[in-house]
Amino acid sequence: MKKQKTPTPSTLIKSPARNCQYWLMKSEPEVFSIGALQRSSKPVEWDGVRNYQARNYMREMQVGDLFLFYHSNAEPSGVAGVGVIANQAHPDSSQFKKGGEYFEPRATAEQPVWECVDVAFHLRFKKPVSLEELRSNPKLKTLPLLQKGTRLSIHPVTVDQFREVCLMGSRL
DNA sequence: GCCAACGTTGGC
DNA sequence: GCCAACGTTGGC
Repeated sequence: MKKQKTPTPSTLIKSPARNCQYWLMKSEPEVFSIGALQRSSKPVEWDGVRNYQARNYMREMQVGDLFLFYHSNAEPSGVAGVGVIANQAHPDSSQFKKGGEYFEPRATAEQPVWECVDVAFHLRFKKPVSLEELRSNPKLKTLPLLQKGTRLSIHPVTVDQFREVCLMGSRL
């Protein structure tokens, strides 16, 4: 069997695979982490997002888009790796689970309220790029994550910002 | 655990 | 439509 070549941040930087968009998505690692994504044998629903702006960004995502996987409320908080969008936005199944944490009483099968994409593992940084490191990099001054008061759990990043974070993550 | 900042809810 | 009260996020 031919050995699958593992992507690394540097191969990513050198060959931006296709004309794709770049994103940042936050998750608390205790809820869902890059490690959990890495261990999953199939794409995972990025469920539980209950913010309209974040939902709208997920609607814009295309299969193959890459995202920085950010661990929030972590030690330390930071970008832990890269994931890839595996399926376009579809109704978030957690909104229909009565009694569940993410139940949405307004939602019906015909008119769901919340949507989400499915994601897959792409690569894990050798060492997570901490929030402190991100802040100290002048090239990332305009990264939405770092702006005062920004709590948005999903937002676009530019290709330059994406590459810069990958570069930081590929250094030991 | 604290609290700043933001989003949502609901009375009016 | 205004806005106070409340809930949530997420760094520290």
